[in-house]
Amino acid sequence: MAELILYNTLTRSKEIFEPLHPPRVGVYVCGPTVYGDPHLGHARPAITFDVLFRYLSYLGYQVRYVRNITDVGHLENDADEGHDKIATRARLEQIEPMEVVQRYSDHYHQSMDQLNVLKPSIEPRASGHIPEQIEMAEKILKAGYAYISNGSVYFDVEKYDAENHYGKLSGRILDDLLATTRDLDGQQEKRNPFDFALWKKALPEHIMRWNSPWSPGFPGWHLECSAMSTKYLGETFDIHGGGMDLMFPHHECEIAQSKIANGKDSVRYWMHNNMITINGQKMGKSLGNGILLDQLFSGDHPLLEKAYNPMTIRFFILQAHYRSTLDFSNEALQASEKGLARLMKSIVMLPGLPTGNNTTINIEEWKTNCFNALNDDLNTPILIAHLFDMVRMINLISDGKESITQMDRDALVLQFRQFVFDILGLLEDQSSAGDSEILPKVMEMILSLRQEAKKNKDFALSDRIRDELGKIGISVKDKKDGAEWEIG
RNA sequence: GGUCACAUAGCCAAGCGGUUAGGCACCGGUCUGCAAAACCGGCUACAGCGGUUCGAAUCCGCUUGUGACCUCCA
Repeated sequence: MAELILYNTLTRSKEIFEPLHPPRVGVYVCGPTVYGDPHLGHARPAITFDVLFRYLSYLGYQVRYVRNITDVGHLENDADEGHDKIATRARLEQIEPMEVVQRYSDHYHQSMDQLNVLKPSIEPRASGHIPEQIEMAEKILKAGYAYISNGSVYFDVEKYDAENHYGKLSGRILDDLLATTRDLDGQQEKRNPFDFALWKKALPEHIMRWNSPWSPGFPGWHLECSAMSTKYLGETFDIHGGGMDLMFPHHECEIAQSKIANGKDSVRYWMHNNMITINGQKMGKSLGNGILLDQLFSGDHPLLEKAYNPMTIRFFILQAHYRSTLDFSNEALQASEKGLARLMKSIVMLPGLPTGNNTTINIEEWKTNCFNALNDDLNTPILIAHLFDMVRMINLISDGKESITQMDRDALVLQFRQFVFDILGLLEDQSSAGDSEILPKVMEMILSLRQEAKKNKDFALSDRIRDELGKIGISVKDKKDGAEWEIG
């Protein structure tokens, strides 16, 4: 099998993936800040890296997948009078900050379950790793790349940039950053506006606070990921993922901190998923055009024509490459919904396919095509295109226009299911799974009555049976001999 | 303003120098009492202008348009 190739943001090129310590692979992905309900944007990285996690595991790697929960309220802006999101929300709802954290973490988990996103191996919280973060800040201070100012600790970007390239991930030059930095309000504490906090002294009204050698306060914006990835994956690890919007400054800061604290580069492959857009514009909390996952699932949103099944959302996301923007629309979602239904139907049909003495379709080539797509930087849309090629073949076999041996069919069943369920992480449509044993028998009886009516040319009756069944959600499709039915 | 992306048929979306991407929609046909499903066929596009090449959606340049990042964001 061909090797797995991943696009590394750091080198801006596709590289063959080689783990540092095979068969083990370490993956760190930036998770959500839990101060609000999960929205469509959260689904993209979760699903993208879920597929990576699944595929690496499928390939036989022992993957340790770490996805954090940010539960320390980061300030809204760089100025001292910025607002802590979690504390703000807590004040609004008149509850403890940790209640906010708990509520939205639970909600996030629930939505991820619905999308069939596997749980990460470790899901560390920033608030649970304050000592590690303090320790890391101390290391950086000791190394001389940070300074204390009014109880806060800042990273000295200028000094770092003298020997390293601050901005190498996002392709930025420090001088340019200086030129484009905006208002310097409340930044008197810093030597340079682009310096970032490792530790922030808490203002009196700031509820979330911890003791530190410098002041009662809280860790800086970016430190948690460096501290937790180092703790669980080591000083150097394989893959770090996240949304493209985190590239700068978040990941840039991580690179700098880890380099100084650990004395070496921490991440080997940086992967970034692109954004979901709505009418061509980024879907973002601050833009107020976000759609919550719950709203998608219930259809309760002015922009939604109907409710969409979580698997439709998952399939929709997988039909675009993770590095491309994906434009949301009802039309696109409904196209995915129908396509997914066709794919699922064919999976149900596959095991019962009539078999013959020879196989007239090229299964090996198909399989190779599928793996090539996955190996080419997780090109799920291409994989799905190949899956649909096989759907056509399955239908042709069903129609007797192609044939397959029993051995090939049984192998195909396994392979097809692996692609769809194990790797892409789709779930069988729950609604079509019959939960009653009586229903099929009843249906058999009704349909035989209808068959009789048809035989007697009593089409008024046969149509009435079909129409009435249709009204209660059962569709009937006539075949050459008899008829089949399905719910939905 | 700086940096960087992207512009593909009605819609979504692959494509990484030379063969039909794929899904949805639409239009014919087969099948059927009718329908649905399924199958076969049709629609076959690459923002514009130049350049490189035997050959470009694919490489280079310019133009136009859109977006992202430069502040928290997935």
